Amino acid sequence: MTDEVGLADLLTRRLGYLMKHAYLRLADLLGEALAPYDVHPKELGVLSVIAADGAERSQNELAAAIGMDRTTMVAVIDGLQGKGLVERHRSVRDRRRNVVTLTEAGSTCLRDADRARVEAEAAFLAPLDADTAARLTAALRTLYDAHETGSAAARAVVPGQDAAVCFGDRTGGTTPSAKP
Amino acid sequence: MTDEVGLADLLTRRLGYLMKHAYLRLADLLGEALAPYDVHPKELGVLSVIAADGAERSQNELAAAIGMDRTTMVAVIDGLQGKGLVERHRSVRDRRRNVVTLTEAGSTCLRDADRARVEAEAAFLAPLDADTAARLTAALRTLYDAHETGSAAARAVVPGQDAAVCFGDRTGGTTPSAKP
DNA sequence: AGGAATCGTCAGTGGTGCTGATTATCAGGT
DNA sequence: ACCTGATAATCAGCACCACTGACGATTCCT
Repeated sequence: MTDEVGLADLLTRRLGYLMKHAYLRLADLLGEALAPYDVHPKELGVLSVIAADGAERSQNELAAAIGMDRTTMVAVIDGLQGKGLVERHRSVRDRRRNVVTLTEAGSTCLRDADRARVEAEAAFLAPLDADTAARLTAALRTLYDAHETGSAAARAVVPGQDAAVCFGDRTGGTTPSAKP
Repeated sequence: MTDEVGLADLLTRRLGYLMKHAYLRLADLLGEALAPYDVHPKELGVLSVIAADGAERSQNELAAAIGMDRTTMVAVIDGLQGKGLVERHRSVRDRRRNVVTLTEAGSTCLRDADRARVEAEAAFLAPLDADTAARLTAALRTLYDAHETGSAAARAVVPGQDAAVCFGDRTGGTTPSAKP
């Protein structure tokens, strides 16, 4: 029975294990923090992107910007629309496009929920002192930049714009790596 | 079009986004590195745990140790057994239990694949200097310890032993957080 | 001996994301 | 003007993963 210690050690020594678990914990915290506002972390991300730019964006561009699949974006916007947080309008310049805009309720929800998100992230990082937390995020961003720029081109749909991967909810990603 | 920059900024400022993406990248690297050995990261984790302790472990204990579901463990061991990497034996002391042991091929595979895993982790951390990388893993471990001990009790199945969550593969986790 | 508990197994479910086909719309060449 | 090709949104279907709940087989406790 002395192996338990070595076993736990073996686990926490694995970077993948640590990262997965840390991510899962954060995702759980985010989900709980956002639950009172009736939005999934994924939806909050979409709301943020919609609100972030003044120009009206099509669903496709939205999806590409977040790194979400277009077909998934349809469902997400369906949900947001059902909650009255966003509205779909047909673009007058290009009637193929659906321009998605925030409603007032959407703006309010985004503001409140995003504050909850920041608080949840702070709670997640609470065990770390400020300097360590800052270094952690900086290191993560370095890794993100270094690894993403290399492969972003493969999944970038909108040229001239870095694609990215889905927001921080705890959903699984399939991400086929090397399928012919 | 000046919004693109602000958009990417908005993304990389989100901790959840950074963590998810970093984790996904690492998981992809692991999957690719392990592909030549025909093992999933998840399977490598199971192999490691089996090999880690001298005592023979039942599937249930294996699952509890890794934080994997018992029913999932069945499928994983099925796969490993199909590849000839592990063997199931009925315990003579308790014939309910299946004792899982590594075959010679399993030992070889584990040794080689685990080396590949270490290399993949190193490649993932390559953009960081040694000190930063060490701080990152230390911070992750701190977060892991702080957050896990609080909620581990809820999912610990085997008493006296810290449960943990699945290994570093890029599969999704459902992890019901607060279901009555 | 008999009831409670444990182990392994399997079928079913929910949730996620992706592929492929469909419809509507725009842009370009002739 | 017309046909061709490309793009936007949508929908149905598939694949994957993990979990829930049930079931026989076996063991432990009283």
